[in-house]
Order: sequence, then C-alpha cells, then structure tokens
Amino acid sequence: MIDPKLLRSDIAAVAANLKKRGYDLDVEKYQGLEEQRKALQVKTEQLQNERNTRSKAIGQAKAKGEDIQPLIEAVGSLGEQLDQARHELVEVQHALETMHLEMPNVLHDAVPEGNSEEDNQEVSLWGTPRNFDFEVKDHVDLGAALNGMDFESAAKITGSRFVLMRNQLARLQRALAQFMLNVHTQEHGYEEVYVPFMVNADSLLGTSQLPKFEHDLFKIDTSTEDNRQFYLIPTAEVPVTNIARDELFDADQVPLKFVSHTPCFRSEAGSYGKDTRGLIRQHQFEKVELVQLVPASEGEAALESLTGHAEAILQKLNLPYRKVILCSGDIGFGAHKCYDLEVWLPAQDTYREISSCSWFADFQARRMHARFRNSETGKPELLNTLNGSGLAVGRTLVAILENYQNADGTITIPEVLRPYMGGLESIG
RNA sequence: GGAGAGAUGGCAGAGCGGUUGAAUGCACUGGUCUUGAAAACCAGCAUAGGUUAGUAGCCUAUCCAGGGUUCGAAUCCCUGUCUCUCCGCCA
Repeated sequence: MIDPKLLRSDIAAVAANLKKRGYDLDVEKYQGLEEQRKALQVKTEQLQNERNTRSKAIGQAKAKGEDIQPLIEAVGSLGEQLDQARHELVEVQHALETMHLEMPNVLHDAVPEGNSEEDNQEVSLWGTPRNFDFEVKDHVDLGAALNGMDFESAAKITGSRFVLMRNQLARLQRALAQFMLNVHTQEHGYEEVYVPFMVNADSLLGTSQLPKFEHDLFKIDTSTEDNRQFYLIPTAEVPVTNIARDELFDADQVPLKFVSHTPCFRSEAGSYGKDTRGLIRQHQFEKVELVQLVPASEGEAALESLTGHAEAILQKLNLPYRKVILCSGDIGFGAHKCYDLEVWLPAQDTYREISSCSWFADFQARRMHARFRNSETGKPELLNTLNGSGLAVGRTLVAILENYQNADGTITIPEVLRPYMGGLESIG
C-alpha cells in the first residue's frame, strides 16, 4: 500500500510512476473520494464532539443530583445525524481502501522502463555454460531414465502439473533443500523457521497476494460447519513475512532474517500451454525462501545482500546464471525493485528464472502494520520487507540434471551435495 | 468432540455504565545524587486519523473483532476469532 499522505500531497507523481507499469491511476476518482472523505470526517467528528460534550455534562449533572431529564431531551436527533454521517463516511473510506489495496507499489528509480520480460536488463553473468560433446537430454528424459520422475502416477493420483519423484531423485531434491538451509543459516545468518502451509486471508492481504490475485491461489473451505477459509501458500513469503504483522519490534530486534523451506502451491491459472513439459511449472513445488525485515534506511542494501545470498547457492553448485533487473512491465505488484536470477538450462539453450528477489520498501509493512521502534526518535516506524528464493528447489533439481548430465545418462553429483547424498559421486 | 476460564498500553496487570486514554509495576527517556555505576528520589513516556505552516494547540477514534442496548460502554447483551485448563480421540 502506497503512503496515503503521498497520494494526497503529490498524486501526479505517483500516477506518472505507476504509468510506467502500465497502471492507470484514476486521479479524479481518487481526489473526489478524498474530498468527500475529508468533509464527512470533519462533520462526523464534530457531531461526535457534541455528543461527547453533552453526555459528559449529563454525567456531571447527575453526580450533583440535578435533574438530567431536560438535558437528555436536548440531545434530540443527534444520534441519528451521527449515524447517518458515520455511515456515509464508512462507505467513502471503503471505496478509498479498495483503491489503496488494488494500487501497485511505486517503482524505484533504477527500474528500467519496459513492457515485458523481453525488456528486463542483464546486470551480471556468472559461470560459463558447459560444452557438451554429446546430444543433451532435457530433465524429463533424464529423470525418466533414472526411474525417478513419474508424471503418470502423479496425474493419476491428483492431476496434471504434479510430479511423483522416486529413489535417488527424491533424495537429491531433499539434499538440495538441506544444503540451501544449511548455507543460509550457517553462513548468511538467517534464522530457520517452520511455518504453516495454509494461511488466512489477512496474511495474503498483508503480503498483497489478495485482493487482486486470488485466481492464482488454491483456496480451501476447511469445513462445512464453520465457514473458515484457508489458502495454500503460493510461497513461504506469506507465512514468514506475516510473522511481523501487527508487531512492534524493539530496535535491537531488527533486522530480522528468516529462511524457510516449504512447498508452494500455485493454480497457474492463465498459464495453460506454457511449460507443460516437466518440472518447470507445477501446481506444487519446493522452495527455500529468504525473508528480511529491516529499517527503511537499510532496505536497498538488504536487497543486494539477499540477492547475493541466493547467488551464493548457484555459485556453490557451479551452475551458470545471470542476474537481471526486472523492468517496469514485468516487476511484481508489490515490488519496489526486483532482481531475477536465471539459471542456464542446456536443453532449452537459455536462462530460466530460478530466483526472484524483491524489495517492497514499506508497501507490505503498511498493509501488515509491521513496525519497529526507532531507537533515536523513540517512535514506531514501518519496516521494509524483502524476500527472495534461495532457491526454487524443483528448478534447481532441473538445472543440476541438465548441467551435470553425462553421455551415459548418469548425473554427476555436485561436490557440495555429496555429503547430503551419502558420499555418492553420481546417480543413474 | 465435551466442560470451563480468559483476551486491557512495549510487557505484566487493575478497572461500581458517567469528568478513564485508562490505576499500579516493569521497561524506556531526562534530571537530582555519585569519582563512575547501581540503588533511591523527581519528571516524562500510547497509537492512528483530522485540522494546521507546524514534531505547537485543538478535535476524533482506539481496552481481540463485528454488531446491539444507552444521552453516555473497557465495563451490559449477541456473534465471531484466538488463548489457556480439564476430559476424550490422535501422528
């Protein structure tokens, strides 16, 4: 949520900034509602003031043993007027709130302008794609040959876009998650957290998946008796970031750095026909997520360090990748600035997203009411939130299969993973 | 699943329907004292919104959430959520 004060003081600048995303802010509508809000709020508060004053006088009169009946009668229709004004105010406030919640975040100056993925800009390149002296197979064929990737069973058990993994492949995925968690906790200073995989609507509102992106989520009506509704998490960002919702941290408690390994569930509505083969786009996948909650002054630096932590995993696995900064047309709804890490996939002869690292400034914190007490001013301040994949485990598995494949169909195990694989040097 | 208790400021914890934004303690900030610190003592200390040139004043809201009763609700009524205790079931 954008700071309402900014919307009041310089809506033109906000509108121009959002325009870069292709978002048209209805300035007239907003200002009209703001004017109404102001008038109704003043009116309501005046009526409340009058009611309070009169009620107080009645209390005092009663304490002195005076006759309060005339005073009560003098109140007249004040209550009705107040109800009326309050009702109108609430309606206008709701309309404003809706606009606030549906408005994307303002972009950082460094975000390049562009319309789509095509316009993202490469920031850096790491590693050299390997030269194969045989015809490379993609991860689906490799997985099938290993007897480890079974899409047919998953389709039978559940449906399309699910996978069942077996044997050494299932183990390799587990090894990857363990490896990532250990690196982030032991070398990068993150606290590991285990979180619920189902969340309530308030949490999703806080991290801004709701109200606009409900169609991307799996919703669960847990029972017919109570009408509680939960959603399967699309990313650990939701439960982990919401740790801070409605909290006021002491200055010495921040920055907060969390890492969590969770499954992620995405309906992938609107992506039918895209990446239908293999593990790239599934309804369920594993991810190790990094989350940081920091003072505003540290937000930008935190994005760089968090992205570096994700890169460290790729480097330790010796997987070639590139870092891109997302353009205004491709960046996420709540992001202020965002880098994607794209790993080299030889079978696709291209780089594919394996991590997305976002800085939200105070956009999510304002929705969540996540604050810390500034030790200098003594006043509560909104935190800055950040998150990034460190990494998407399923896609990392894909990258390892394809980049570490051998002519005979076996897969060499990257050295850093061998301790997690009982010392195995290869599988297959 | 059954029975009961509860939800109040950063934390703990009072609070007969009327001048309660809310006692008290802790924490925090400033001061006195001290060579320094501790202790003691004094003072201050909620958040959000509106108005405003204003971090000044004034006004409004907020005691889990949403409704209701009332001239007036932290206090009474209803609904929901969450927490705790006991019993049952269970990985």
